[in-house]
Amino acid sequence: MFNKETEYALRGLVYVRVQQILGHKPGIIEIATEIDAPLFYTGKILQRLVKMGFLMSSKGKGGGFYFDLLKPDLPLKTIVEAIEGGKAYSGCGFGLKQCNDDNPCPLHEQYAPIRASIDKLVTLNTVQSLALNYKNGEDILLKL
Amino acid sequence: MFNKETEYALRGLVYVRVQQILGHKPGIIEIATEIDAPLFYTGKILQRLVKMGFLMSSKGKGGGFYFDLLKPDLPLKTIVEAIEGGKAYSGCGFGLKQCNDDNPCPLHEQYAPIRASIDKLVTLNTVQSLALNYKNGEDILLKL
DNA sequence: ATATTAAAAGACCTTTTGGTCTTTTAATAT
DNA sequence: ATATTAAAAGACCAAAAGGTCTTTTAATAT
Repeated sequence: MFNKETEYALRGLVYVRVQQILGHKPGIIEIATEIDAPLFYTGKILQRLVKMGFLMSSKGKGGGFYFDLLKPDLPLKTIVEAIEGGKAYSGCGFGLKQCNDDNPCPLHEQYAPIRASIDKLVTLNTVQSLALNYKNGEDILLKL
Repeated sequence: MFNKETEYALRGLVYVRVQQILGHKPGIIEIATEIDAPLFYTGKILQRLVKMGFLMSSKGKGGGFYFDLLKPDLPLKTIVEAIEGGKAYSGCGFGLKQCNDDNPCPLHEQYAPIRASIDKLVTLNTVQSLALNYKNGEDILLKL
């Protein structure tokens, strides 16, 4: 569904948010270990997320990653588009630019509703909502 | 949804099948032009499909690509799996190996039905069924 | 037989994705 | 002040995806 970078970003963000709920500010080493992602790569990805304004960080002792609680919830779609580009999972199944409702490719009629479901999924779910589910013990994040 | 190679393969296969219905055996140049794909790359992909037994070809004058009509219809899933590998669109949205119904990641409940729809889509649709839709004027293939 | 046609084979290249590692900067605690 | 801690910056590398091009092989038509 998503590429590796997006996967690590989503897992990392949700992990940070869960920890924030628990009153903890995790660092790169903890995050990468807990979400089972490559250490340096995860660091680079989190850095990018900070630079893009999705996440906050502080240096030095007691430092780590956290969210600005004043900001609105972060839909997955925002992150995915920031990482994979705006056209992610919005294209035609056959790769045709001209494909649309009036001019459907052979898969269009069946694929369009699926694409719409995906769009809904990433639009409605936010890092915060997923973190709450996780915190409530409903879901796993990793490291079972 | 699919990667480029798969897209070109699907478009090419459907195009060949449509032409076969029309009593024509197209060559690489025609196919690549009509499906709007890179010439040499398309050639290489068709070659692979022939080697994998999904498609037939003949060399020399009057040569080109065609299907063995005795073989059963070719589900898209077969092609996608041959090109992208068996685990295409079967994984967890979060990239977790341990994710399943009993042990769901935060996205699992919502993503699982979407994944199932995709599986149904590629299982039920075949190169032949799509070619028929196209031939009936219901769909576009490309080159509008 | 040979010239022509068209696919097969395979070398090669570029871009993107995924990943590693070292150095620098900034914060905090002593 | 300075030692320590931890993120930021950025150089570097490997694999995969995507794509180009030339040469070889096989079929057909003359």
